Amino acid sequence: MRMSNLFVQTLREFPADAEVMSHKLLVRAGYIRKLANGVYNYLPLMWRVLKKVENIVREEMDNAGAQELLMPFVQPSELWQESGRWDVYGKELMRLRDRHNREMCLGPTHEEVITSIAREGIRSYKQLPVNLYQIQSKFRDEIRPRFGLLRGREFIMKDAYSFDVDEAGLDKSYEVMAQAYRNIFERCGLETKMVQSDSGAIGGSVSHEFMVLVNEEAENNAGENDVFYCTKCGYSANSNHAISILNPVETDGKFAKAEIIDTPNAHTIEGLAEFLNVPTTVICKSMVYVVDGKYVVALIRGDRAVEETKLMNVFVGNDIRIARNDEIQEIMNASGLNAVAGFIGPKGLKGVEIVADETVKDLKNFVVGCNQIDKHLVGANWGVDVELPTTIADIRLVEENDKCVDCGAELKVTKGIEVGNIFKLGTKYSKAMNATFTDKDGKEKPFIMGCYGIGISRTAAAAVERHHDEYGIKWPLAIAPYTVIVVPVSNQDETQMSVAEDIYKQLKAKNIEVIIDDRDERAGVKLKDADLIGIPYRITVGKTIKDNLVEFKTRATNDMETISPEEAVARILAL
RNA sequence: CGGGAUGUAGCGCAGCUUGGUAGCGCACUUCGCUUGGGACGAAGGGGUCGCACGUUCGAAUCGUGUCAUCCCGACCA
Repeated sequence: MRMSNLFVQTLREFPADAEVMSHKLLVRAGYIRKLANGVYNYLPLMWRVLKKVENIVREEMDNAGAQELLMPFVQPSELWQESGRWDVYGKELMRLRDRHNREMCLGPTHEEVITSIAREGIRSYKQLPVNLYQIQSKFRDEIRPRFGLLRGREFIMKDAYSFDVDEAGLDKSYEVMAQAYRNIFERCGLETKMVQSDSGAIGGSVSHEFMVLVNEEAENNAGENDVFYCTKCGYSANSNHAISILNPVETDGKFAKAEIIDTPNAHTIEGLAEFLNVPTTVICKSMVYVVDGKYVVALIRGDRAVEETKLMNVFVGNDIRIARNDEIQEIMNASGLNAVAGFIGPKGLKGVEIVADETVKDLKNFVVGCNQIDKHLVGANWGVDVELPTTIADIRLVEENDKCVDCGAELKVTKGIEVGNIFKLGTKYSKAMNATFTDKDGKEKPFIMGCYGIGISRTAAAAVERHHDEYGIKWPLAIAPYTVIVVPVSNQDETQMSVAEDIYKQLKAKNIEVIIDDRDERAGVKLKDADLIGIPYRITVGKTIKDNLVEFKTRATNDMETISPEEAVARILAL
């Protein structure tokens, strides 16, 4: 490709509306252009990168025995009614109507469609197992798209779905996918961690996420997930799923007797602890949530935080949020009480579900809200002053320095970008949509399913997050838009031009993906652009050509060597 | 949806307080000059100042409304 023909516009400055480096660099280097909020044009350079990622994914998926197909981007609502998700998926599902007023949606994921395909096409256990995948644009009307390609509303995704006769088969399919994923990300030049994650409201399911860890770079805030990992054994998990062993703390409040005392303005745990001169660990905190429209009060030890996903899963819910003040008022009115956030307690509440975290059950002589403004109950004990809720669960957010449940070592936290996930679905969709096959024993059974996603466009953006410097992108070779760029320093110098052309033609003849920067620009412009765009190798033909020497630059390390044109060509061919 | 901010040329911004011919840098076009890290000179082209309504002789500037975008929280590949 000749740079003079390449459709690319690099910008002198970073775009004002970009926050993270991958977004800034991809726009500035002319890879992407925003069309609407969370919707991007993939310009020629970007499209080359995406195709590279796609092809790596394809090869590894095919090697793993999966078969590629392509499902429609627009889906009928009927399938979603069958699975039950039409009513629960929420506003992320982009719904629309056709001219006959039929309800449709833009595909955010394809479990329903693939299940309908399996239902029609798979009759016998002899056809199993099978794994089908596609690479396609998805649309999710995200609440808050941001970070460029890292969280778009439209994005490119590889989604695969496995069908097995039994759980053992699913376990096998799952492990095959896990290995394929390790291969894929490694080939893309991305170090990933496979972490345990929340599997939503489906009981007994297993899922893992592949995280690109980004905490090492202080400037970087692109990682949207907290990943807890053990410093000793291999345990690692998303914060929404992580569990831990607590360090011992004081849990006896040492209050001689149970009494309600004045605690003016002590509506925070810290304020209360300070006022009473007790550690936060002897306070029982009461948090009011709304789960799928129902009121839930969560009790947790004062020093710890509620992990909302865990709490939601106690109720097999789809949606959770902190209750608003007016909703708390409603609870109080219904219970004949009068309190505001900060003074809430479990006693006397009506019309709410109460869940206690495991951290509260061992509290003694503790402090707890008593549903009276500016008052708390101190010296409380379960079963004496307050009933211990019947629902006790782990709804606690793990914190750094908690102990690993597997080996007891310390847990650490880091930020991660989720680039892929694998998920044991079981029979959720096959049962709901009556997708069955005839097993060996002649009985009709629902498929045992798994699903496996990779964010193609997010993976490319994550690669930029991990591989860049102050001058621009440093693409891993496997997903770079081009392998090498040949830069004649001065177009006026005939020797430089002819040597550069010669190198270019030699490489091109060997099917190397090569660019020659034949633009009549000053050297500075060409060199800056080459760094910004991030081509892995650069061969610069300058004045030293009179001694038969060119400069060979490796973008990953910014190492520069002076070698002969022949050797430069040989090095590229040897890659 | 809640909290904060911003909309002026392709990109980055000034002008707005105190209403009066719409500006700067980059990019773009032409010519000259220059060619190892985003040169220089000259001459150009390009904007319904997000949109609507209002106030006014007159609105980028003041008011109301609306839309869009960005940041912080609930979504997920």
